[in-house]
Amino acid sequence: MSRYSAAEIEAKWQNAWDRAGIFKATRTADRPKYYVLEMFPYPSGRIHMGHVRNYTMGDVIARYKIATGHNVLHPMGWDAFGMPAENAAMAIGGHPKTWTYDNIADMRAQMKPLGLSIDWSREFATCDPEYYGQQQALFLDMLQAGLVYRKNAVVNWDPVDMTVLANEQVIDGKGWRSGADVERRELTQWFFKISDMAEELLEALDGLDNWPAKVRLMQENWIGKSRGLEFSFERTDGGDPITVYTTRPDTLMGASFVGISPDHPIAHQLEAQNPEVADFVAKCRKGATTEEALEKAEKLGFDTGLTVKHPLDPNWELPVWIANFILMDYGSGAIFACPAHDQRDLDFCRKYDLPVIETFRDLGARQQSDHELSSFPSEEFFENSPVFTDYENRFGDEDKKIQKFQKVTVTAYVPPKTEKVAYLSNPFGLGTTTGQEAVDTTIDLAEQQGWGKSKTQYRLRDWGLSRQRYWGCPIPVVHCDSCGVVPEKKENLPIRLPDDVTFDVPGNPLDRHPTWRDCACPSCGNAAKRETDTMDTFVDSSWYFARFTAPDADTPTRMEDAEYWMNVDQYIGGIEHAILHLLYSRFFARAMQITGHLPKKAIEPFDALFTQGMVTHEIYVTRDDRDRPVYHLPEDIEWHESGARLGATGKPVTVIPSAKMSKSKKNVVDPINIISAYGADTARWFVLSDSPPERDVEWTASGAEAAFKHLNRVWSLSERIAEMDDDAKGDGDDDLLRAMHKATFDVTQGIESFGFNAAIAKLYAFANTLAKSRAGKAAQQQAVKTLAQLMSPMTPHLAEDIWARQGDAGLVATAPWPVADEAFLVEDSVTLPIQINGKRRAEINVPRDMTKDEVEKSVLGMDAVQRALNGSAPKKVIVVPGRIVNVVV
RNA sequence: GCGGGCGUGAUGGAAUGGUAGACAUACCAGACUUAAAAUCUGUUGGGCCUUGUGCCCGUGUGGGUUCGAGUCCCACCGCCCGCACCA
Repeated sequence: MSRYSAAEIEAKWQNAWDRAGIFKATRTADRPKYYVLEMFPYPSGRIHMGHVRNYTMGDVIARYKIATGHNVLHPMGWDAFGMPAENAAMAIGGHPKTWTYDNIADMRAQMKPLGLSIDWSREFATCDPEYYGQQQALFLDMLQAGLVYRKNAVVNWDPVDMTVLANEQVIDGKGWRSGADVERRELTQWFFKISDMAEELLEALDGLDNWPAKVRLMQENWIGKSRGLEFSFERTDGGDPITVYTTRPDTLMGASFVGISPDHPIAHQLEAQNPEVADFVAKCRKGATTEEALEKAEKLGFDTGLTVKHPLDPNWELPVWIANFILMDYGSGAIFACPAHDQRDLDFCRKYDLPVIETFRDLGARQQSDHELSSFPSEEFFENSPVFTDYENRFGDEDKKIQKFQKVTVTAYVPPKTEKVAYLSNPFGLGTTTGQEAVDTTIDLAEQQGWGKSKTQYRLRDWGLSRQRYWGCPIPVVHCDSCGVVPEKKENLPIRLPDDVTFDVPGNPLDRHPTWRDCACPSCGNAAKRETDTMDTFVDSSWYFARFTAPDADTPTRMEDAEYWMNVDQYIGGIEHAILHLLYSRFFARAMQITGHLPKKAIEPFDALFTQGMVTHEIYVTRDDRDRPVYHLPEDIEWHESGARLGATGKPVTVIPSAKMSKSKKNVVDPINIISAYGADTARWFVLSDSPPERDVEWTASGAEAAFKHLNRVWSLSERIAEMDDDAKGDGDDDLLRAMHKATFDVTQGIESFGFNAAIAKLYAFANTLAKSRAGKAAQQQAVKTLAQLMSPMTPHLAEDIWARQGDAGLVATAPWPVADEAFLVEDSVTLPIQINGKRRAEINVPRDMTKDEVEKSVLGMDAVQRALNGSAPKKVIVVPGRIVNVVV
């Protein structure tokens, strides 16, 4: 009997698949198509366990779909532009292009031994001129369709990477890659008009039934739709009115001051006239970015001395403050503050001693000390203003007096909008109602009275795509002194990146390239300058899925292929891309439909999305002389009775609970090492087996070892069966076949529902049953072949080998998926648990088709039941056929 | 702060409202062996006694719905994730 040699059989079967060309995606009319895609990797140069898990899951689906008769498209490519390549060029010399393509070659070589069912003939990298040239064509079409534009914008500038960052690439005021404090700069930038599609991108989320609800919700929040009121405050000095936006117009009677952003036009005007304002504004700009972490909660304000009139009471004047917490690019960059019902406003008013005016109260307690107002705008106002008379009527003079005491509240009263509250004096006729109804009523009234209008606002802003970097897709436009910004001609595409660049100085090498930058204007032919910005790498990944349908097309896509292969039936990737990549791709699919590059049905490009968990590992740490942590690789650890020790020195090691595998913590296991020690099938089996796919899986040496042992057992089992006498008879053929059909049913369901860990548990159970079976050869052989087939999506090499060893000439990879025979799933007799008052007390074996009445009769006749009944009749007997019997006494 | 998710043996985790703990790890015991490794077999939620096809308790805590709740509802506690001066 030979031994299981993973290295040998894995190479053998990978060659066989290659020769047979079974993973090449082909269009035929006789089979349905299935497009399965895993998020393509960045070519860092090394694959890690996360890749193994991600691609194995996709592979299980792909192989299963092949076996169930689909034309499967399962491609692979490389998200190859981006800064690490430039960083490497700066750090160790060389060229980003060389670095990238070398890494791709390395990673491909590490990925191939996994035996993935990928159509490698469709492989491309986003830095291939054939790819980014088509991206430039797409850009030009989008420009023509009005989906791209240029504007002056305050941008996030990363001083280390010397580039602009998108808002979402700024995390806690720091660049997502460099970690450097981000500064503000004003530059002319290219933008995609994604905000135009905010409503549609939001509404269409509803149709994405096969996306995780979590991802849909994250996108919904990111788009951030809100309905509110827009209106203007007249200035008492006759200057330009100040337009504000509010989602709580029902709190207008609680207005305390009007606030404007430091970037508001009025702030700019004042800045020019008044050095104090200029100082303040400068301080805010700094505070908003560099000091953010330190001064996060600190509210800063500056009283401009300007005043405005309350729209409902001309006698009521409100001061205008510049406040650092007001954002220029949301709403109109100006607000009215209602400190009684907004925590930020309250913090501000407490700091600058501004009035706090309550507009509604909790229904339960009319006088909650925590949100009583501290003061009124003025005694005179209070006495004269008609709008407060209602207040007096309702609560009487006594309450009014309480308000006059300068009680200082700490917490603003901000109930959910769905909660009913009692409105105090107000001109809107609001009584006891919910915040939402009050808002709606107020907006309607404002529109009727003509001083405001309903406005829907989105948090989603346009996507700035300009990057001042070399290693990205050049933006195909030219700046001409006489013609302005001129799109490059399509026949000149691709605009290739020049190869002769250096990285010895920070900044964009394209900017200082001697010849690349100078060119002829595509319109007038005169000397002009090429755009030196390149595109955000998120652009590259926003349409690669479409390109895979026709990677050789000389247009971005080929309609007939897109029509056939789109949409992606199953997309698999990390939750970290829940917002950006997926939202951008949804935008691009729409843009590509508008520009004629995708069919209408592809407007939502990913029919189903699955977000898989990470691979984690324990962390091993010791301390150096100065008590700094020193991390150690798992392979350097030895386990003793006293705990973990460093293999080399015997020094005790502290074990920290599992976290995502990361180089800095050294809690990494290199897939290559696992493959050479155990084989790809073991690695694949393990990453699928221990945890549900959407959750993190902890890599453990014992778990990997166990996976390997099990595959060995299955192998030996197959050998033993193959060597049985051909006409060997045995016992329990039917039982084995029944177990086989049950396993077929369960495993199929497991794969269909992404329950890979559960499917594997069933495969363990079936293998154990088979190992103990004394059935005859025919039945055992059928069982082991089915076992191999059911395992084939997870451990394809081992499955092929067993298949061949049992005498089948074809490939298991293309064999039709086994179908569970219903007749074997239902047993002739069933064992029903019997409950007395809901607690299991006995069981009974009855024929499957026994009627309820008969079951009841047999159950009531049982000793255990009689004992429980103790002579009296049961109150109730519940019989769930095939399930359970419950006797209530 | 807002939004979402999750709490089950020593551990990872199973369980369309119907026998809680499948499957695996770890541990323990046994077989094989001079011995160990490997392999194989078996035990393992807690408690009680009268050792039985026995009883009691048990899915974060407390309540509720139901013949029956890990699962549904309410409140609380704990942990994790996402977003956040968005007016």
